[in-house]
Amino acid sequence: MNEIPTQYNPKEVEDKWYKFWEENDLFFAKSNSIKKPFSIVIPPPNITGILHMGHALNNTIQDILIRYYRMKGYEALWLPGTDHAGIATQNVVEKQIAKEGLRRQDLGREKFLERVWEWKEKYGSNIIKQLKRLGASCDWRRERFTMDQAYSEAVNEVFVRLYEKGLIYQGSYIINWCPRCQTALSDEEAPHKEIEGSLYYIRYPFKEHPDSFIVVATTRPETMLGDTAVAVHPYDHRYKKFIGKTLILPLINREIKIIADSVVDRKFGTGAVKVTPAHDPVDYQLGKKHNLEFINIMDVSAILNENAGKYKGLDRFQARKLITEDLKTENLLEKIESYKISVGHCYRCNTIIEPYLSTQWFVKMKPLAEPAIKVVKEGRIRFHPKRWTKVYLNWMENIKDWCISRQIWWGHRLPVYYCRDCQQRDKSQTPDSNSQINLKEEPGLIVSKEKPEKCPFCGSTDIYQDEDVLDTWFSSWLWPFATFYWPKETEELKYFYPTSVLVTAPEIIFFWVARMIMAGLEFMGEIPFSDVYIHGTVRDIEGRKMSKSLGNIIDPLEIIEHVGADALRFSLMLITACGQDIFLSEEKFKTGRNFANKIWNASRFVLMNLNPEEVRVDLCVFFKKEDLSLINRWILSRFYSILKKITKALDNYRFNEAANLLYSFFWHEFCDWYLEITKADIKDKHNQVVMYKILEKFLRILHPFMPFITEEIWQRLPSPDQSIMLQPWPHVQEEMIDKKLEEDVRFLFSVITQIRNFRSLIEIKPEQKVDISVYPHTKKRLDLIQQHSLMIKNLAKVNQLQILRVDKPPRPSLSAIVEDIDIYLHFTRLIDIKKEQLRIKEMISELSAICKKKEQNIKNKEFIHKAPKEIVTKERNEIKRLKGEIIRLEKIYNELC
RNA sequence: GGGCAUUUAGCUCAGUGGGUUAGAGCGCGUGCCUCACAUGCACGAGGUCAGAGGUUCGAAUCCUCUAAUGCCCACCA
Repeated sequence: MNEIPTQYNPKEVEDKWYKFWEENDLFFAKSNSIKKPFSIVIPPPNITGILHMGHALNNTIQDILIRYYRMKGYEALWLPGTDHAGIATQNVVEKQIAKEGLRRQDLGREKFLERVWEWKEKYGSNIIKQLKRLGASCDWRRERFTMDQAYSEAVNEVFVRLYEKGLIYQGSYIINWCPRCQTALSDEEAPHKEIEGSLYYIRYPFKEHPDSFIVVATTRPETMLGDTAVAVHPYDHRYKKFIGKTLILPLINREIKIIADSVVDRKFGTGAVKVTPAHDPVDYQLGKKHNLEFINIMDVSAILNENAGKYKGLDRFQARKLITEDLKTENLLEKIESYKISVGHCYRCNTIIEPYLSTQWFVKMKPLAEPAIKVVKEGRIRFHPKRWTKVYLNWMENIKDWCISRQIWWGHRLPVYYCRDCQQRDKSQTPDSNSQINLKEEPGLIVSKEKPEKCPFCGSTDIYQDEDVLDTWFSSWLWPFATFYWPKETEELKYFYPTSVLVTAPEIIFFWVARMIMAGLEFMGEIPFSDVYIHGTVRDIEGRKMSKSLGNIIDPLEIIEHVGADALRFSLMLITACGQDIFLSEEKFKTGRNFANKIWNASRFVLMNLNPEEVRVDLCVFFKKEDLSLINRWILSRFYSILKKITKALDNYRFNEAANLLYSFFWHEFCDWYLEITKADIKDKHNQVVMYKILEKFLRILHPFMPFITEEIWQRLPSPDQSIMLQPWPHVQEEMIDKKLEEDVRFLFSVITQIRNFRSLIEIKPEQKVDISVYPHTKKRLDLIQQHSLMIKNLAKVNQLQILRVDKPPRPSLSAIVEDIDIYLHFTRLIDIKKEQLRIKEMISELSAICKKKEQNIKNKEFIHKAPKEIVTKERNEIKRLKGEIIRLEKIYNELC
């Protein structure tokens, strides 16, 4: 065994075992098993993704659950896959072809999509490779992609079903428009962020009295070009008399009316609001209600169009500037106030969203939400931690319709077709209205899974498909069942659906979790999973999200490179308190690395001191048959106590608790106490068996957390039984748990600690013999010491102490000395107390003097020299430390008196 | 504006139905390369558990209020 290196080297180990597991097909889950199923579907990472800490955390948790349940005897399936990530992927490929000086329009749709597929083939599985390095035990045979043929069929099926049920409709509304990506976005894809803006107060003159005016306030002055009214509150006494009057829209000189509506807040701005129905969602509602004209002033890039008069061709922000100036020169700008506004940003490119009127497809959400609310309220789906339930319910109860069409190319094309002949006919019947926007549904519209041969309305064969694609999430929300080939009723669908638990991040509760619940209930008639574990967000040490632009990314692959996947996984689990955000720094991975090394060396020690023939026994039989020493019974009891706790912790998704238990048990109980004590009598058969059995069982319960190192050591055991992955999770042996014994031993340890304390209090020369005192308060405990005097003696020996005799607590006489014991309790210490007192006193006064001096120094530095905070704090800590030292010495002094 | 969370050692955080002396890791100090491990061992210093009030024999823990910080949601132009 000496050839085993003293330092654990994950690099030599991890790839080897991952290959071994894959080659032996150990991740595969059968769909015709007699075992109980346990299934998790992976939150499919984007094909453009690279593994970041969030993935590492998310997938470590899933892997722990899967490995744990696999060992517990379930048919555990972890179904992997990737998401086509519409906008993200398109953006990446657009950037790539931009290097060749091309835009996607230059290539055309078909050629461009070819390029995307090429890109996907080449880079799309990077993230999968990275997951493997993490140790993810996914069933790779079942890997899915959201644009697989079968998956796309499911998407079409769903679209058609919802359309036929009247839950999908087409309509013109104000949607979030990203002028850079040139597509519509759902509300969830356009998060609001606060930015520094201004509130512009603009004068709108009356038609009748051009010298007087109404002042309106706006944050987007350029939208005034599309104004078709000014609204005031019906009971606002300032404006009541003007309702119905006509104003002249400055710069454009169009006549607009003053209307009254109670949505207007009298207290905000001037109490009068300009109404731009085509460029603001609230104004849109007003426009509909009051029958106003909808004037669109921008094109798809947010460049002003011909409706903007002389501002045509300007970008929206240039226009804002110029309009402000023009208003100033005409003396129509009353004032500009700086003002914080909350505006939507594209979640992919961070461009400011333009509320834009266009025809899009929507899903009616209310009918889908109702059953999804019910199952959570009834507790059929549980969130962990619980608090997310409220967040979920709150969102669901206020749900809005979902805009699902996107004006990009990469994605599932809408299964919507149009008949050109029908459209021609329609056009000739209704001449173009004045309005720029066609608010009516398209004529000759056909929704069908396959392209129809001919138009069902007129029989024409001149049919073309809608250009738009579906929102990426419109495919993701089917993930828990479309991955099992729904709508086909496959064996795996029946066996693995509903899945067991979903592990995900809080930011996609709305995007994904909520929608999966709705889809599951609507299409399967059954919840998609019973438990949702929401873990925290990984942040940097200052609490910021990790992002490329901030440059604060800690790359998990780099960490794996340095300390290994096991260390990464374990460190993450140690600091992940249930659902709390994680504040990460590279330092934290040291803990995992050191722990791995500790396991490595402890195992080395055990294996070096083993007689392989002797340890091949059944632990339970051995336990019953043999008369085991206290310390052996103690470690067995401790192991099973800990096992009980860990099992409970894992069942309740308390990963940090489980990790903590594993860590402190192994390090501070098994290594620090058990092995140290056992060392003295390592040749003993009982010790060898127990030591080996504990290690062997510990490896199993550690395996879900640290799969590689546990497999490596497992394979070095005297008789490795295949892979550790195939070992059952140990049963709790209640008969070996003895709480009273645990308490007794804890007391014995405290005695030993006292011996050590004593030694550090007073310096003892190596050869010097001393009597020391321990204070067992009860007869029982004295007995305990006496019974285990040998063990204490051995431990004392490790601490270079020799113990002579022990006695009962102090009594007037020594008449009660118990014979037959070899520890003697005595109150004399072999030192000159007076001398010692003097020495300590001197030290105390010396330290006090230093303290005073330092305190004065700090004051000077702080107030006179204005030293930086860090230096002052450092000095303060130093003083604190010194004061602590003084207190310590004083204690010793008092003890000597 | 609504909701949620956080506040415990110098730092980062645990603390499981209220119950002996409030824990860990890192950092700090002292002594050790003791034949598993210096990625280690032993020992030590360091806490009015944010503040106030309440319930209780007993509160870091339960209740109320206050303060600070962070996150999410919301159409206030």
